[in-house]
Amino acid sequence: MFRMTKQTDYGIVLLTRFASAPMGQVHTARDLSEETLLPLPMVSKILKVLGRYGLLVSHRGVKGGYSLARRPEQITMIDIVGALEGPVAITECSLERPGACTQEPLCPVRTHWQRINQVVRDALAGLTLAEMTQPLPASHGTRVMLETVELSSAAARGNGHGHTPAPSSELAPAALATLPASPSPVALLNGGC
Amino acid sequence: MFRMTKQTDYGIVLLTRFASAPMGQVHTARDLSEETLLPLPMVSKILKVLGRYGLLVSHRGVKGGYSLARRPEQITMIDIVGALEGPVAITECSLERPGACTQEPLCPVRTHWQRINQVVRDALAGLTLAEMTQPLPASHGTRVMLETVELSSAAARGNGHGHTPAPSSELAPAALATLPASPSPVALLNGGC
DNA sequence: TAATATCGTACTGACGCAGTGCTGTATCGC
DNA sequence: GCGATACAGCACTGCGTCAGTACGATATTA
Ligand code: FES
Ligand code: FES
Repeated sequence: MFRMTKQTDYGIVLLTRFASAPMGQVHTARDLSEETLLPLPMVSKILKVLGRYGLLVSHRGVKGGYSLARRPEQITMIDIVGALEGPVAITECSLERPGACTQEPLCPVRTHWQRINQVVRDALAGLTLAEMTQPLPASHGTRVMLETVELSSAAARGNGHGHTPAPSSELAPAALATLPASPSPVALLNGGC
Repeated sequence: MFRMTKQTDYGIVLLTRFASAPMGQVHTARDLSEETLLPLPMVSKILKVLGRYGLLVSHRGVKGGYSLARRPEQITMIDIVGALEGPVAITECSLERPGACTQEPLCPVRTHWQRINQVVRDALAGLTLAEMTQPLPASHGTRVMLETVELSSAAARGNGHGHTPAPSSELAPAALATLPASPSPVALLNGGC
């Protein structure tokens, strides 16, 4: 559950490249593809979407490319995820489009889901692209703190969770910035954090 | 993003039926199917999984069925979601199976994802099945509070978000407990909260 | 023994995602 | 102006996962 798509994964990798470079620098899809070892069509496709949503600005023609529309400190994860995967919502009629569901006044669990949704959204909104480029955040700047209050069930849980042992294929992607010429075909974080 | 599967949705609906009934009551898959208007094979399948993961206990043979293994206050959303969808993790190598990814010491963004993951997990762990059955939680018992601290980006966001307008099909499911004989084929919360 | 109801697994169709390809258009350098 | 570059937009194709179905086996009760 809650697994993000590869597009989003790739998008974050690409945006971290932008954030690491000087502000305003123009990157072409081809260059980014070579740096990240991601297939060029996918890079182009993702940059297109990010441009459409205002996270990147496109420069057409020769010497064109993409550059960050805002400073990395002003781009949050919810912007990126929202652009590449649509509005962040666990269920259909939780936030967004209020009134789309006719059961809103009656529905007994809607408020609970909204709360969960809000927690997720706040967590994503509290993490900026600038922070993603720094390996160790420690605890400066944004802090996402969750207060889980006293609850008996929190301790009384011991199920084995012996789930499917995971295919273990496509593990070990190349490092992001340390091995630009790695033999591994892709350098990303999914199947990989 | 973050949309849960229908199995989980159905599972929550079914479990709320258990939670609403007296503790220890035995429900058959057939009865639950008729009450919730969900297809019997799916109900059977889901109950089976929930039984395997220790949330329900099964009673075989004539007069058999399923009953809650623990009190509703001791079953959290993360138990349900974890049983029906596997471990809650946004990405592959975030939590669970440490060491599976060889890039852990180098990966610059792993800690951030772990933080997001933890927020989601805590949010789900802080919501019990007993609370899901009560329409208005107000703020007693568990409280999931998120501190989003000062952050410039939180305000500087105004992209249109004019996403795909949603197919708007399969809206408006029947109410959960109020209309047991609704003409609508299913009574659930997905496509619905 | 017969009836009931779960258990386990395997199968099939549908949908969304990952990835590819092509045509069009705007900009720069000559 | 002309060609090269690089983005814009759309349409298409595999493939994996999910939703739903089916069937035989097993355990319990009457
Ligand atoms: S921990 Fe696996 S790639 Fe970051
Ligand atoms: S608000 Fe849509 S079913 Fe609950």
